[in-house]
Amino acid sequence: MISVEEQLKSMKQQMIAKGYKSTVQREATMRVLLEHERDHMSAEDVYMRVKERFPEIGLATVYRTLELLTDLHLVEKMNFGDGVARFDLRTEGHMHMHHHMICSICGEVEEIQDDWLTELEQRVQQEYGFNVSDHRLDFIGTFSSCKHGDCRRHCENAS
Amino acid sequence: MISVEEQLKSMKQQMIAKGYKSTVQREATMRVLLEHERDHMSAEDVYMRVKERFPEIGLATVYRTLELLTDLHLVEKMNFGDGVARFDLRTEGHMHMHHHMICSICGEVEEIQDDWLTELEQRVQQEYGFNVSDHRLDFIGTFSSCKHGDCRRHCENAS
DNA sequence: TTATTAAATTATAATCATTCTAAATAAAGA
DNA sequence: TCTTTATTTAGAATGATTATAATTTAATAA
Repeated sequence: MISVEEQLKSMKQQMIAKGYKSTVQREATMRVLLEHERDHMSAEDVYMRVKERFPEIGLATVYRTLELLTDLHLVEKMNFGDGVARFDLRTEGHMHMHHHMICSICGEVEEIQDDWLTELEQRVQQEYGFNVSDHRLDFIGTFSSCKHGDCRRHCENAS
Repeated sequence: MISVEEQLKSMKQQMIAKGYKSTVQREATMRVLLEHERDHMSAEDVYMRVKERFPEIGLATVYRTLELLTDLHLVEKMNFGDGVARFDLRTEGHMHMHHHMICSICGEVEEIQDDWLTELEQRVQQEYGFNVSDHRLDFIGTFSSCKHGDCRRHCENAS
């Protein structure tokens, strides 16, 4: 398990290697992403968290940083159907995007870190001549726990 | 192969069965969707097509109709990462959403109509206690044809 | 260390997709 | 046909995201 500090260092190095500058605002934003790795935050969410420690930062800077990190393939910009983009850290050592389970009852998004699609990607190559570089797989449904009343998330649907 | 008229009739019936009214605006919108089944149009795209035949229609009506059709599970609202929602007809007889191949070169979106995920959905159920009702699977990559210069779509990247 | 230069940030305005509002219209059933 | 209620229209409002211009800062070299 790699530490937040090490990951941060690695992200900064990648940023610098591509000719971008390392700034305190970018570092603060990356730190928030690393410390809320599984939260699928919107830009506004990230902004509010960063502001706690760096109150002078502007919303546009957070947007620009998230866009940059997306370009560098360090985070993935996702859209789960509510009106906002959500940002999801790409795990070190996983070349492909992880999968998601989205609960229709509580809205919670959970991750599946394994890559289940290797075979299907070969099939896409063979049957359609399509060369896969990445993928997105979301399952929509319900967690057993939610269906039985003990929702794993604090929300109006939890019993 | 079921005809556009038959599909339209079926869609109208489902609409009426759920207590919604059948209007000329809704029919015109559904007709456009049926006649551009594989185009992944945005609301604005649909609006412009509908306007050709029904110039008085308002943009908000098209939005509302698309939302209604989404609620009825007759179309799927998708987001491919550009700023707009795209609407994709659900094929009659397919309970689950089809898969997509998205080309990084030309941006074209092609469909895979088979359902490749039955086994994985069982696995999600067993390993995570998550009961899948629907899914979304996108492959990002390149068509061999695009990579070799004869892009299948008229765009600036086509040779 | 300081000077230089290009990139980044700030604050704010602008944009653009989408949704809401109030008045007018039309569909479905009695 | 009449009545009721949903739907549509046109335009305003909203809200997420992006662009702008002036200012500041990071990286590099003298």
